[in-house]
Amino acid sequence: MKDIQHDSWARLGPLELQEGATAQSLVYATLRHALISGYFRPGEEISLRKVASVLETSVTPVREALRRLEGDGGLETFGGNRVLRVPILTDAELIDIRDIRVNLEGFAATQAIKRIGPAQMRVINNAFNLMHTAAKIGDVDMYLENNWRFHSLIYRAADRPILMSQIKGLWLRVGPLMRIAVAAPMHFDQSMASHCAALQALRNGDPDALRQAIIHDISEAASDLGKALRNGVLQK
Amino acid sequence: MKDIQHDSWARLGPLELQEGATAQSLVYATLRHALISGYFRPGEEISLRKVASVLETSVTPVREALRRLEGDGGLETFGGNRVLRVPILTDAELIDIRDIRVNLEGFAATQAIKRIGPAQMRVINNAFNLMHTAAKIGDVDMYLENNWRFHSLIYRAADRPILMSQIKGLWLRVGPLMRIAVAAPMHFDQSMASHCAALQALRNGDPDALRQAIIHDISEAASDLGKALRNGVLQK
DNA sequence: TCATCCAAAGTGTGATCTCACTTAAATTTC
DNA sequence: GAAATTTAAGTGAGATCACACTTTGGATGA
Repeated sequence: MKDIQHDSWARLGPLELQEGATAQSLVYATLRHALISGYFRPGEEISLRKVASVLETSVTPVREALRRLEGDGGLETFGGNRVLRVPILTDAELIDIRDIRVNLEGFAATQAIKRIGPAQMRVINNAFNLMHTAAKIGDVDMYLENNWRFHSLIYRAADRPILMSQIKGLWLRVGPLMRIAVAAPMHFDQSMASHCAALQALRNGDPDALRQAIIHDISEAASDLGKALRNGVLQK
Repeated sequence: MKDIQHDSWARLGPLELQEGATAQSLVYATLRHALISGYFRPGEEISLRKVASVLETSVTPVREALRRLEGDGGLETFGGNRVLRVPILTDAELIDIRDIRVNLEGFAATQAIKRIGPAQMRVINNAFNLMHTAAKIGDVDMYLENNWRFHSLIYRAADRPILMSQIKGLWLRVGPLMRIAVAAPMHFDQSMASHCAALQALRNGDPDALRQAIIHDISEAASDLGKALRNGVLQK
């Protein structure tokens, strides 16, 4: 039986062709954003023709985009039919990702803090404030969006494109799970405490404090997620 | 004018179809191995139809494999014609990759050392010995192959698939440059000194010493590479 | 001799079609 | 009514074709 309640495709529309961009790259960007933002749930199957139909393009660019996402770990093939689906991560993989994030995002944070000027500080502050109000009113979508903005704005300041792409790849993997982690009791408070500490460290220009705050945030989220998954949230 | 001296495709042959493996995945694996092993030189152009012709398959699976490699950073599109070529890394990118490697491979090493048993120790020792004799007789191919074996065998022991894939992705980027780094004066001696220290640390079960040895190896190689590139090795 | 133009070859891109295979539903059979 | 079988629909994989575009080589001109 199909899940009528939750239509993952509702927020996706026809592809807007742009000068100089291939259809494949647009499909990739669209689906990648959808995955990071948690539009799709772990285990959900993604079919070539379905995507091609929703995005109003042929199957060729879709296949290339899906293949690329598979390579990134954002999708996985499943069963003898090689159907693509959003990965269902094991405990070991969650720990794996958490530790890589601790290393890379911690490093990115220390590199970034030297280069953050008042202009960047303003947009980071803005993301923080939006995240704060989102937590207050309980708007999960708004919270997740600005959570990613807050983190990525910091890392972007490190001006290391390859490091940035690696970090993005990790968020692609955890994106579909973020919605679950956020639902944990007290998650908003814990997470915002970490973000607050990070902001303070940024103001003080203290690289190690920033790194610790980021690491704490990642670890807390992973912990909440692990608990939720062990409680069988995904089975429902 | 074509470069007659160096035929990158000589070591590549028709695809050997395997049960359960798609043509696309075989093309990907083949080209990825070729890149890591340094068959192609930085800046070399890779054409869809050329690959399809050499591997004796159609253009469809080749395109998907190349697209995946592009996503991995192993290839890049260049010019208005979107021609694919082996990336020419900038100084900043080299530093970026070096620092990510220091973080990830250092971490992988510390995680691995707890789990390395006598069986793994034997194959690692074997790789070390082969690398040693390769350095003695100056066989670059043999050296590079066993250098990768030595490192990857250690990291594999950490039993973290995602971390492993990230590290592989970094080696994919530096693969085409390894041949240049190895050509630096005294590189073999310096590198083998690091590997020797790593082996000793493995025997002693000393995680921090292992980590330091790995980091030293990576840093030395990056340094040699930087010098060589600044001397304009690639212009020739 | 040099610059300009033009045609031919080569490039990736995207759409379409066939195929082998799997999954799910409907039908038949007992 | 339940189980086994058959049928239909859906899946990804791969080949091929047409297209727009860039690059290149040669011919033509001054």
